[in-house]
Amino acid sequence: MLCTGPTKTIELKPPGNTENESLLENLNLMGVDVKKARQRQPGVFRKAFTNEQGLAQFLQGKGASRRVIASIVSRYPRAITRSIEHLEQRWDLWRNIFMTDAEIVTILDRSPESFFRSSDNGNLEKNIDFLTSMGLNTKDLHRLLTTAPRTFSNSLELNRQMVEFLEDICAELGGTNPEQFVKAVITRNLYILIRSTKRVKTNIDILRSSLKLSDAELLALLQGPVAEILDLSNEYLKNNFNSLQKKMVSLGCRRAHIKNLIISYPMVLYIGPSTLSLKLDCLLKGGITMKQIVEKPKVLDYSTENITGRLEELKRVGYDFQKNGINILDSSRKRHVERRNHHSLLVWHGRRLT
DNA sequence: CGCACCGGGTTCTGCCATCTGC
DNA sequence: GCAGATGGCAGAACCCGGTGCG
Repeated sequence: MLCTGPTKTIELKPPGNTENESLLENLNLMGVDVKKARQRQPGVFRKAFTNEQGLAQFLQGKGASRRVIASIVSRYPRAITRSIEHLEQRWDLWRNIFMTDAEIVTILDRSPESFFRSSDNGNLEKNIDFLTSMGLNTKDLHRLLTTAPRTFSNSLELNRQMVEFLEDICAELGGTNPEQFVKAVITRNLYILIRSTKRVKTNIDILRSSLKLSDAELLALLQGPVAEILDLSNEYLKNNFNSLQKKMVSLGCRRAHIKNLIISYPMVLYIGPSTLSLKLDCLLKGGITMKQIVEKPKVLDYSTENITGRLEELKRVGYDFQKNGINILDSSRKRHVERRNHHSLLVWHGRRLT
């Protein structure tokens, strides 16, 4: 069976208060940043028995480099208290979702805590079952574990609370398919399950009140792109909303336009006040109107640097935004260059003919 | 072909606070 | 009182291209 209880307990014996000499030696040999590790989890260093060599061998067998192993132990020392059986079991559970060991090693290098923080493999297995039962398929789970690995170390109870909270929201807003709603929100925002219900709830309230949305409107929006901003910190969302509103009012926009912008392009609230201000100014200076931006907010997706460069190039070839619109700014580099070249060609022919 | 619409990829971890069980 | 387990927080965008329509 894959699932037995927590890790086999490892003997706790602090002989005086001295640290385990061979442990220190092993860690140094492994290239671990002992100072950092000790600062992080001092308890680990007072244990009589640890499994650093077993862990190292195990990870090496999975293709992890010496450097990666050292980095993992430096950042999450408790990893060395896990037994081989525990590690194998947990690895196998992750392998239900990942195709290769290499993928897992990448995640461990990125976030060792996600893999090692919990010793409860049973809980991990239950989480996988739970998420599957919600209608998330293998591909969804793969994206989820890759993007927000901590989700799988949450207690089943915590994940269940968030799911129930979202189902309740759906029902409150008059939705008829809570399961589908939750699935939509989670696949739209993979970080939801590692946020507190308090944070998500507050953000929903902020959006509802600041945009004066009806239940039906809110219900529809939450399943769309708005889901992407639900995990922002509450203060950040509020600040960004306020500064966006202030900026747009100062540019002569009406409230309705601000609402439209946010509804059609919620990610605008993800952009910090200074970046956003810079970006808008840059567009306006380039001869684009606020009205055009509100109608085609996706231009804001691109970096100020990128936009600046495009504006310069387009100015050089005499592109007229009032006549031709701003679609040309809202496209991938490849498409943009194609279209710009095409446009120059047309202009050139036009001149020759007149 | 030009365009609108849409969704996906990237990386979002590392620290502190609190509880729980021994 | 200790260490382990778990919850929660702050931080802060940009880019690409498939598909399908007219």
